[in-house]
Amino acid sequence: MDFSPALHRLSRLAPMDHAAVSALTESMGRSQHYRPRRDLVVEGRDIPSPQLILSGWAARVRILLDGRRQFLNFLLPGDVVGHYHHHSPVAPTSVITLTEVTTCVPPDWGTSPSLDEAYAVAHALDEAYLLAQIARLGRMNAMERIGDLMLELQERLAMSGLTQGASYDLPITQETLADALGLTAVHVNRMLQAARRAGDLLWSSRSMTIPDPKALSRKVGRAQVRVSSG
Amino acid sequence: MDFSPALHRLSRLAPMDHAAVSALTESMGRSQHYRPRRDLVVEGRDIPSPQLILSGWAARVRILLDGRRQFLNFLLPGDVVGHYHHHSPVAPTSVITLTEVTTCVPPDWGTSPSLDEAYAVAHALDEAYLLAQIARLGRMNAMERIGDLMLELQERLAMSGLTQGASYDLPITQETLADALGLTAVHVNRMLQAARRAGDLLWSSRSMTIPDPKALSRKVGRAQVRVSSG
DNA sequence: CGCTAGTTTGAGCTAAATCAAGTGAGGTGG
DNA sequence: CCACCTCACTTGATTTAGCTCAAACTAGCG
Repeated sequence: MDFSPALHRLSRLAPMDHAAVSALTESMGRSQHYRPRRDLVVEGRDIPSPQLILSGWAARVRILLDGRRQFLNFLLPGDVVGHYHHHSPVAPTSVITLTEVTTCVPPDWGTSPSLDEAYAVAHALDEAYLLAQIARLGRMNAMERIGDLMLELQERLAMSGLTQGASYDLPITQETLADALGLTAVHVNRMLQAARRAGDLLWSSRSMTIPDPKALSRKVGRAQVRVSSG
Repeated sequence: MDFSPALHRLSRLAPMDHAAVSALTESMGRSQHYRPRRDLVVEGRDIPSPQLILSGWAARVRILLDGRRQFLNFLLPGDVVGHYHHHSPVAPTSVITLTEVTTCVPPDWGTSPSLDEAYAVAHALDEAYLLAQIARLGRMNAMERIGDLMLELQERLAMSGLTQGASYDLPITQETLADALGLTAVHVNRMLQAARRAGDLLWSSRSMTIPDPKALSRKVGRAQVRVSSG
């Protein structure tokens, strides 16, 4: 199994020194595997320990009393779950796997300055993606939401080297996408067809292609998420 | 001017030791004042320094290219803006004042263990409110969004001692509320009238009253945000 | 070969948006 | 103290984006 995407991403967030790389590879030795649709973290329960996603997709989720489901954000390789640096011992939301997922327990804070830096930047990015999600759900229409999210995923996966040119692997169902975008699966389906007809998004057999990201960004009125560190 | 609400809230997040209280009162001596509709932080600009809200309301906001506006969260007395503990020197969103606002630069991290604790818990709560906002916008209808947000504000203001029984001061316009809830002002107006008719929410002359919070919580399918520390 | 999970299509329906025209209250200046 | 202006709120009529329900269709898989 190749765990380089996670390493790739952390190195991009902050250049990894030797201590960081060796601590990380050591951690990755003790990896955990999960099947799809398993709970990684359960809301309200004690958080076991932070987990670094090595491969596969997971998501934070909130379920309303009547069963309505909202995915709060996606967790991709290189993302850290449950890094509540210090306090607040209780998980504020559940995390479930969307695909087969491999994780490991990442090295503690303080292991290496560059790793700490990467953790901090990762956390700042996490928050930026939450803010983007709020703007998406609050003020964008269905078409814009889809385009905007696909662009965000493209950017994020690019950071872990998980894109192939203008394409990336999108291993989720339209139903899942709908629950992330605050829409119904039926409507997502129709909008995806429209996006394909417009030449904005090509999605088939798990592969998402964005022929012209700049044009799409412009079309959905998208602002960039900066990756600045330091 | 009475700045006790902020102090009240921080003390509730973590019991303040003597060092913390004196550092805070000292900071509050050098307070800044802002008029309504002023920028506290501008997106993309360098962050000057963190600010502790002492009085008044502010909000993080994102504006789309065509002018659509989404408030990401409200900032109330006792909230800290721009505490990007370590890195990421660029503001990810703008912050604007909604009312007259007084702020001060809070004591640095490390000034007192109990203050650090309070900052950490405040930050965790911040994130919890962002998640709540996502679920609200993604999966609740207009009536539920309004009820849920009004309950959240009640809870938050209670932490700073800014509630009077079942009521609190709500110094914003319906337009502002609409931009926080991803709705139009016209629709918010109609839903507020319906809520009043149903006896769920009474809002007049800036005073919001929730006659039966438990019933309303049940009605909107609301989950509690925990304030656990430690 | 037949399940099952996912996608697609069609036909209404409805919550919320849009557009447009009031009303009302506070604040200012003449 | 009144006239006027502005900003917020209210109301009505109409439109529409997205939902709901229900029934195919498709593809992988044991």
